[in-house]
Amino acid sequence: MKDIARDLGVSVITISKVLRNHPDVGEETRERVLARVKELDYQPNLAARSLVTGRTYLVGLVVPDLLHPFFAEIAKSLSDVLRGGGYYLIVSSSEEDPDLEEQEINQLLARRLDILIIASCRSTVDLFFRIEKQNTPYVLIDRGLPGLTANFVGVDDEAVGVLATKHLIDVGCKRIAHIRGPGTSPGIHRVEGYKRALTQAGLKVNDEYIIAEPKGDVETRQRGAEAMRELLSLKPRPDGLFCFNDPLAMGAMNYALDQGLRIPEDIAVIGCGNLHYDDALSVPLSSINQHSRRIGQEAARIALAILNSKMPPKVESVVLQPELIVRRSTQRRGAKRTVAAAKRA
Amino acid sequence: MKDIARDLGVSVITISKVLRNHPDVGEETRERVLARVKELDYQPNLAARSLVTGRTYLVGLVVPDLLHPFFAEIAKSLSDVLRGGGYYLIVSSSEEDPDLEEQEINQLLARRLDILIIASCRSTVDLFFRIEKQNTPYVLIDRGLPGLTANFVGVDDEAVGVLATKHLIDVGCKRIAHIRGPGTSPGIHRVEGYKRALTQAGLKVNDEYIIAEPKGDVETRQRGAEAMRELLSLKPRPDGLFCFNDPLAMGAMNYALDQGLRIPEDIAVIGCGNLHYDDALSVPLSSINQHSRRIGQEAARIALAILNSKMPPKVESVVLQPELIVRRSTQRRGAKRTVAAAKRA
DNA sequence: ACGATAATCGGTAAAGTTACCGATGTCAAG
DNA sequence: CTTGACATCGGTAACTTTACCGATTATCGT
Repeated sequence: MKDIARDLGVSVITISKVLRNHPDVGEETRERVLARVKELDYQPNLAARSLVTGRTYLVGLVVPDLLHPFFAEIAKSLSDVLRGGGYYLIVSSSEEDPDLEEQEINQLLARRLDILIIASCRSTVDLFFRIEKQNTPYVLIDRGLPGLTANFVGVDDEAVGVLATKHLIDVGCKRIAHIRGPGTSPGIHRVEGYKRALTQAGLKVNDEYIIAEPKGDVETRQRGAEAMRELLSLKPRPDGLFCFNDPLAMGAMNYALDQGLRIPEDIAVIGCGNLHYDDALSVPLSSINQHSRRIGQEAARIALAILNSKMPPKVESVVLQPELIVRRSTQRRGAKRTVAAAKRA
Repeated sequence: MKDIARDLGVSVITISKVLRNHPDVGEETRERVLARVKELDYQPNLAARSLVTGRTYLVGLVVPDLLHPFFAEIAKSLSDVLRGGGYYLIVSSSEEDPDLEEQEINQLLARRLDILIIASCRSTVDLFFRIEKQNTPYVLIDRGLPGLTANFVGVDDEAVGVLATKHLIDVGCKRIAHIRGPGTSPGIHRVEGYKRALTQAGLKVNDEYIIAEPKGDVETRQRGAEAMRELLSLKPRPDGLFCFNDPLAMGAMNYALDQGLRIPEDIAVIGCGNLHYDDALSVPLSSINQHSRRIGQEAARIALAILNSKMPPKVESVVLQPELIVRRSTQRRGAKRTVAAAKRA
């Protein structure tokens, strides 16, 4: 910058203003500066800028697992939108481990990122108070925490549970089981939705039919199979199964098929997540669309709004409505298919 | 830092040394400093450190698509290893578009990252010379470029082509087709391997049996189906198909199944990538393991070696050997299964 | 007791940028 | 001619940390 200033007979300050599109500079000088900048292929030093402005133009993303397509899709859409605002994304994986998540968040805080976006696997609220004390804004995605009023983007998980369970009831299932997720908000609320749907239909909630999966988004295939083994040993055997996510459902289905059961005739199965390979499975899997791309986009929108406003804007909560996607794994007795399903399957 | 120094009656410089584990400081003072640091929960300002050291402790990763499990797995393992060295990962997606890739790389260069790791979709070399001129080291993954001697980690793609094609020959296929990938090195070399295997077995290379897919890692399902449609219209119809990647193979298989063909009896199919859901497909898909995790780990290892040495070490090239994974989509006439396949399927 | 060596600490300057406010010049209205 | 408004530009200081080297003290062998 000093060199350019000397060459053009202006001050460094003016160069700085041009580089930041500051209005306080004449048209002619601006053009001269830009020309010289291009000539030298000059790029301002962001570290120095950060030092003086206190901003890094970096956004941190903490997810339980980048391999999970749900989070990969969020990361992708988030990154796309943020890039439009000049922000870049640092990703970090917590492996569904609360302690590791805390370490990661501490690291990201030490780096003084401008904002954090977190799909937390923690069940306590203290860490987030610490984040607030450091004046780092943050947005929760997918998973909320009770007792914490924070920016949030996610799907209505109770509606997920209701939608899936009600669908199983609609296709004629009488004994509906559930492989539940971990103790974070989606797991909890989907169980609640499941129970509510059963109760509303006059069916009894049978605790034996609810299998717990403490780590719902990790090592899911085997766990799904084990859960199905447990369920099939029950008497009477369930004739419908709602799984916390699609990989669990895949594991469960494979086990059932190996045992010679027919899906959906003997047991109908529905998952959640609507992964893009659901319709290529041996039995195409009915699922619930969680709108992962929308979640990323909305989170990015909120993040940019916070970053672009002087004062922290009011806390925002975006709750998306889930969508039922019917495929063969729940198609019994000529039950109707949704329009969306017809297109996909 | 100034505050801590005043409190303890030492200089800022000493604090700085303690914080960086510099040996040039007494045991007692070190402990006193660390105690006070912990008390105040003090975190050094990395922007200021960057300004003076010229390092950001950030690594840039540019991939064509984060949703692709192959790249997601690389991102994950890369990130894990780098974190051990105190580095964090900034990810960026090029959507298999060379121009977008150039923009992204420019942005990352402007941020003065310490090193870039790139799975490039470019076919020219000029951009990389520009990177070198900026003195930013980089490591290529998955895709090499002719005429460029750079650090590289990837799989032996010609061996991939040979392995897959030879396997199809072994199970009795006579007319073997190939849905090839884009014009980047994996696409090119896999075709070469495919041709070599055919020639070595005394089979003729039929150009009609080679379908080109310009964007091999994007929108792959439909393209796989379209390619299969083309292939099935040929006379004589191919009885074996080697696909550039697994999603293409899935699209192709689904189309064939819809047309009433049997896999592998009428046409055997093998893909590449060994995605973790390959064995849950309607016909479990034979594939080639590309060792994506290893690729990420090796790339991280090379990156750390470069970052930790004063002078740039010699250019390193790691070429992994692919591994055949046999599943039902190629199991005809009681062909033997590999040990690995037996475990997986 | 002396000098040599090692261990420990600090001073100065520098890294590249921007915030804040003051300075200058231009022009038109009164 | 003065005044004020507006547009344009620059000076000073600050942001926080580290590299480099010089200074001080402690330790030890002779």
